[in-house]
Amino acid sequence: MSEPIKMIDEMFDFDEGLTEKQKRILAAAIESFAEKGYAATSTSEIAKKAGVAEGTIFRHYKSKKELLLTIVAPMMAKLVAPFVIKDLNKVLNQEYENFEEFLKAMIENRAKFLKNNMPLFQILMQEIPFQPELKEQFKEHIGAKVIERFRTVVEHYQGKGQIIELPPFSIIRFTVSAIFGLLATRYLLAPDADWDDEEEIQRTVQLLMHGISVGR
Amino acid sequence: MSEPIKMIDEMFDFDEGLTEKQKRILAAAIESFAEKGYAATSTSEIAKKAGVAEGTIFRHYKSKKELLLTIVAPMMAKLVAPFVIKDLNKVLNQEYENFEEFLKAMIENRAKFLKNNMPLFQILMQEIPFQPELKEQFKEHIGAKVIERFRTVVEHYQGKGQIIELPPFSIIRFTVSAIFGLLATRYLLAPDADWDDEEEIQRTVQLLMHGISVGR
Amino acid sequence: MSEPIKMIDEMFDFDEGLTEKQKRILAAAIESFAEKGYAATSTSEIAKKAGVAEGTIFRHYKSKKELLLTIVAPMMAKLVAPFVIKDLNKVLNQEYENFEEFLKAMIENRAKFLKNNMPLFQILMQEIPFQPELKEQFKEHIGAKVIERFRTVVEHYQGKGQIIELPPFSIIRFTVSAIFGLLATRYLLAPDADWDDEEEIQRTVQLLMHGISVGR
Amino acid sequence: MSEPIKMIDEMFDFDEGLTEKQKRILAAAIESFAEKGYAATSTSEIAKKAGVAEGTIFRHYKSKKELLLTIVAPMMAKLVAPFVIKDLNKVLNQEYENFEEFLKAMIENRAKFLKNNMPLFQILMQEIPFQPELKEQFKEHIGAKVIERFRTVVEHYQGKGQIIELPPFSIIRFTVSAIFGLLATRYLLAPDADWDDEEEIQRTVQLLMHGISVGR
DNA sequence: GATGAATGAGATTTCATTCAT
DNA sequence: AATGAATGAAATCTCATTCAT
Repeated sequence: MSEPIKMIDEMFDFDEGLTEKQKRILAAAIESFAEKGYAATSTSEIAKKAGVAEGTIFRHYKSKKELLLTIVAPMMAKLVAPFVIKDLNKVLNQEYENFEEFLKAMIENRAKFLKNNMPLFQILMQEIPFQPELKEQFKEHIGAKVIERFRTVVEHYQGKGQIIELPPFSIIRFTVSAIFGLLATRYLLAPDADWDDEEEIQRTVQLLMHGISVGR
Repeated sequence: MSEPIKMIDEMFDFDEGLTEKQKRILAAAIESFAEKGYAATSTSEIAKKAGVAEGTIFRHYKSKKELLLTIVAPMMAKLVAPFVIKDLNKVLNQEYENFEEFLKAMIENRAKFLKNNMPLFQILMQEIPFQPELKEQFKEHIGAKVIERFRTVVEHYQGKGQIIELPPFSIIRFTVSAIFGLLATRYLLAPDADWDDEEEIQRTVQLLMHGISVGR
Repeated sequence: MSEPIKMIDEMFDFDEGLTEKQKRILAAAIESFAEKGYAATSTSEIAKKAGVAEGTIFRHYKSKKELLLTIVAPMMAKLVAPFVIKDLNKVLNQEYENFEEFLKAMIENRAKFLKNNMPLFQILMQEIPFQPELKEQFKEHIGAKVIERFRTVVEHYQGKGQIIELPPFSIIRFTVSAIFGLLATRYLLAPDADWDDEEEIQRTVQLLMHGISVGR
Repeated sequence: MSEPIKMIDEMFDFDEGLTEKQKRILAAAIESFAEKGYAATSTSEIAKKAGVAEGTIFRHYKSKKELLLTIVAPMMAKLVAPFVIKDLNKVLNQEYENFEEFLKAMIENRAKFLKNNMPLFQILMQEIPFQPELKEQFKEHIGAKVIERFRTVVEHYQGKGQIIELPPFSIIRFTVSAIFGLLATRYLLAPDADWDDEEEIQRTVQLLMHGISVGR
């Protein structure tokens, strides 16, 4: 249990006002939601796992739904944080010589992040389709901001003649799919398999850059 | 409502013994499960939507869970059908001259299939993580069979010198990610966007084959 | 318990579709609401008293509030029924020679009605201030219709020179107060006292007509 | 909020030891109890409205019930105060020449009182049927004392030949009904209507004295 | 086969009250 | 005195499932 609580601190660090019990509630909720899904997790179960009275949950969160949103909303923000202006400037300011390096850095960064926050990410993925609030936030954050920023990057490297001249949106979709597919396989589908993470990331970048056909 | 029922017929055609009411129950369940999730859908809701009495559902399906499995199990089979021996032989028997053509054909085929069965696919995706029976079936079908077959294909074209010499599993993951990403974006994330399906598939295949870097 | 159930039949006679259990629920709810008030009565208490499972209540009434309204709404209608056009015409068609006779008949009629429906009347009185829906209905029925009709009667007898020429509304208020005071005292405040009902109604009519001062 | 607090001071003046917070609690409780009823008002609601912590309420009042009684008990005493010996003697000592003047004075006095204490009066009316302690106090004060005193007055004026020779209890009931009906209509049913209070009281007294029939 | 009333276990939520600070 | 986190009992409500008709 001490592990999730540490993660809680990272994730909710801005909320310094968290009681010890509140943290235990969050940790328990995250664990259960990830394991059985939001709808199939009962608040009494969470209370028991957290070692608090059921009423205590509702003293801090008006409803079970609010508990879910409290858990999942900051995750969404952090997930796309590297795409906010500040971080992004590193790219545009030539911090990365070419798109390949940029890709590799980004994948490594997000892989580390997901590794530390798998349960939260699972909950997010599972619940987005069913919670209109989340869908809304997702569209706003990902759809509007991230894609926009990503496009800037792609166009930047297209301008430098490093990336093929296809519609940026197609390139983004293709790139994100490869990354997402890598991470999902690594952490969700086959977390127990033998992985050489470095190597697999390297291969993915290579495939992204040059495709699967035998080059010439 | 008549649309889903037609789909029901396609999907459950082998079960010719389906009553009109049974079809209505299946259609209603599919619609609700896809929209709100299995756990958040009540049987009484399904009954109302199907226009039958609550008890009638349980006359045909021993439990709510059985109803879910009835719905989702054939979907899984059909989803991977093209990878069973018979169809696959077409590939190996040179039906497709090169991997690129094979890819294109496969994507088009599966895209059509998903288009006709989106709600079922959604339910499958949502519930696999939570239903051990499904997880089991999925591993067996996809993990065991499909990957195995796909590997055969990859190795086949590697042997012909058309595909790069990386571990087949990495190539499969990369390829499947691109396809899955395309279809998910097309049918789940942005079903209402303006799409030139032909074109987008063409681009995806091109990217898969040659990557995003400016080739030479 | 058989007594309230008979009353239920009278009150809800139009709803022929009432299950035996539904009737028992209504009877139990009426008894408890009257005795302890709506807010202080729990649904589990009602279920126990009615001898049904708690869920059964909610199968028939979506919420506790709906149960209350189901009980109380028809009461309101019946309470003011004698003032609907048809009955009222008897008055205007000289069925009653003078206002005194009209008054006496009306009081006797409503007294009998209340006697048979005391608990319902109590609930109505108690809950009107707190339930906006009831307040609304009350205003519509009493405020709009009854007062209007009553005014017609008063003006009718004013025209015949039998009633003093004061504003009808003041006369109505005064008359209704006297009647309401009589009935409330008789059935709510001192139901166990020794009453000669005939006589007391007679006295009330006399006081209404001639006041308390020594006439001349 | 300052208004109710002023009223608190009037009502609870004898309890000089009231903290600012205590006053705020009382004011909040009165407001909520009157509006939603005792049972439907939560202590946390009162605390919020009063701007104090939940625990603070229980520091001053052992329980929610005690808070109610604290509020309502003095109201009952004040409501019937004019009927205690001292005030009553004014009547018997010919302070009022005739019953009519007495009536008018009394109505005016009680009307003013109610006007200043409507919420308290409402609470009293609503809760008497459900709180045995209140019922008891009410019977003792009203039933025993007030009626007794009122009977003395009535018999006094009957002796002087000013009031008709009917059973005093009937006369009291009739008179009180008229007064209560006037005040309830004025302050509860239609507080927003256009009222000429003077005039309406005058009319009520007239009707009480001479009835509604055309006198001779 | 079909119905829908009934169930009872359990889910979410409320709330008066206590208590450590 | 005051706070407000915590409690746990109880309240309202939901729902998969059964069963008599």
